[in-house]
Amino acid sequence: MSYKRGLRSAANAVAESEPKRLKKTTTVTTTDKDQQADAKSRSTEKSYWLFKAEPESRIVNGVDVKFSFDDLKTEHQATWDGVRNFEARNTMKKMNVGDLGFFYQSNCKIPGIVGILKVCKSAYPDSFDKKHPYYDPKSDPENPKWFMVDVEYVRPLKRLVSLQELKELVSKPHSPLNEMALLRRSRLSVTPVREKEWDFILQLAEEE
DNA sequence: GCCAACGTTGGC
DNA sequence: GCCAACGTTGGC
Repeated sequence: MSYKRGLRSAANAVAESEPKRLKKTTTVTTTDKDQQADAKSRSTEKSYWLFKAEPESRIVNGVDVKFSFDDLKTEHQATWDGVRNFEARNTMKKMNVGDLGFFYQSNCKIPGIVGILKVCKSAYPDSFDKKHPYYDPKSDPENPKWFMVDVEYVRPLKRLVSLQELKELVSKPHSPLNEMALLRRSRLSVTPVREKEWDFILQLAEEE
């Protein structure tokens, strides 16, 4: 079982969410409005995002939160759960199905961007499972505080673009990365990526 | 494993 | 609603 700051496997997600789904049809009316509002706040244009996960084992509340890009490749799909920061949550609510994201690996030997994923399900309430490593007793199923999205594997970058490299580029005048959220808001696990940042980093990774 | 940066909590 | 104390992130 692979929980992650950020996630657990899609297989687990399906198993756990089936009974919950039944409940949802009978109870949740208040969030319908919220969901409409969220959908409205999402852009109709394709957007880009950055998702952080930790590729090395780390135990949180008795659960290993390791999740690497290879894990995503193996599982093909995953729920990006466990985000417990309002700004990151709000970022996730803006995501549309089909949006692309960078997969960034943190807390490891060479932190950096390793691959590309795709949003395949827009924001829906995060797990209320008490055994979830980031279980929040203050989030009420009637009025969920935390949300997650589903993502699927797309492909690796041709090479890793390290945090160190990104930082060096940022320090150059007029760099397209000057305002990149990853660097300016470094503690957020999910951040938006501007189109010019996306293009620049892709080109960097793919050239020669 | 240290610790800077910064988000969150809670007392007042 | 301020802000000190506390907790977390994540690079190093």
